[in-house]
Amino acid sequence: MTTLPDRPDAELLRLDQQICFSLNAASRAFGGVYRVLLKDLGLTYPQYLVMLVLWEQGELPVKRIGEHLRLDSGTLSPLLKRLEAAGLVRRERSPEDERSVTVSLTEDGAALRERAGQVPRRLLTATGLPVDDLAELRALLDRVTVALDAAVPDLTEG
Amino acid sequence: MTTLPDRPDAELLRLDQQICFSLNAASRAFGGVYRVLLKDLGLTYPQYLVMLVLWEQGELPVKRIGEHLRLDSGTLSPLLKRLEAAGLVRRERSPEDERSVTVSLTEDGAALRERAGQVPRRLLTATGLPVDDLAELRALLDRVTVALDAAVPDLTEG
DNA sequence: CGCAATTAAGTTGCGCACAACTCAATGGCG
DNA sequence: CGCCATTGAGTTGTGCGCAACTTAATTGCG
Repeated sequence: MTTLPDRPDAELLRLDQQICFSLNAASRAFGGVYRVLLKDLGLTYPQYLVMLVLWEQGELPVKRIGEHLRLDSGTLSPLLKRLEAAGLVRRERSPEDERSVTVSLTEDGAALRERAGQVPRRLLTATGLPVDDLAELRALLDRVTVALDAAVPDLTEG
Repeated sequence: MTTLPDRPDAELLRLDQQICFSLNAASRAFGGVYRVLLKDLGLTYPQYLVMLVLWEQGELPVKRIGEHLRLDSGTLSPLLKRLEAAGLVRRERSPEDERSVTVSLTEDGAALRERAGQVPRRLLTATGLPVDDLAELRALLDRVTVALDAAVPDLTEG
């Protein structure tokens, strides 16, 4: 067990602040850099994430996209509509299951992949961290995410 | 210099995905836990951050709150209005500088601090990480944030 | 002094995240 | 078979984040 050491509440409060402050700040700093990098692609950061999934997977029902990105239809439906309006994706009811909507890339959407090719390298450079540190950061974030997700049900009931 | 090693674009693209995916996921996972923990305080997570600043600093102009949290008036003005409507803060034009609005805690706002006392410990427990790892996570996040902020101007022009 | 530049707060508009809901299609069980 | 619970997508409403803008007060410089 990784129980919390005995520390005064004041210290915990300070640490808590630093963590939530830091995560918030980092998240928004990433957003700011992505906003600049994606500007001439005409994509927002969440739209870019959806495009990444589609570039890798080819075509997917909305449900699957949501599972990859932890987003529900309330977020994805309007976002996909905007991507469709921009001519980057198609949305079609699945013939096998009329409840499902399959999202696929248009020619323009697939072509955008080339223009987005520089984004990852520029982003990694902008972080200023060596690749090893980034890998460690990712590992810590993933561990926290798993633990937090597992904790929510307990907190909701208990 | 921490230059990027020579790696194929495909690998960079994958790493990039993992980092942005991970940060996004972690950020929203934190948000989910905070939402549960703050529910009976009647606060959202950003509102909680503002209250933390006020509990620590006593009273501040909107500008200073924004500097602590990296938020502008476009975000803070409506948020502070909601806190005022909830009876937690007061907003008053500063007599010395009529442009500035001083935000201070009401009695209810100050009293809420006690009820929020359990939040940090419960959150730290929910992360499932020992305090040392959290400190390291925070350090990595802060380094990334500084680097990303510094990179934005270059990206915007160059 | 007087006027232009700057500063603080607020407003507007857009997109995202999420809860709560509707609606239609599907699946399962008596 | 028929009915009801479940599932997938979409809609509505609220709040946050940010860019671009407005307004009013202040500063500073000729």
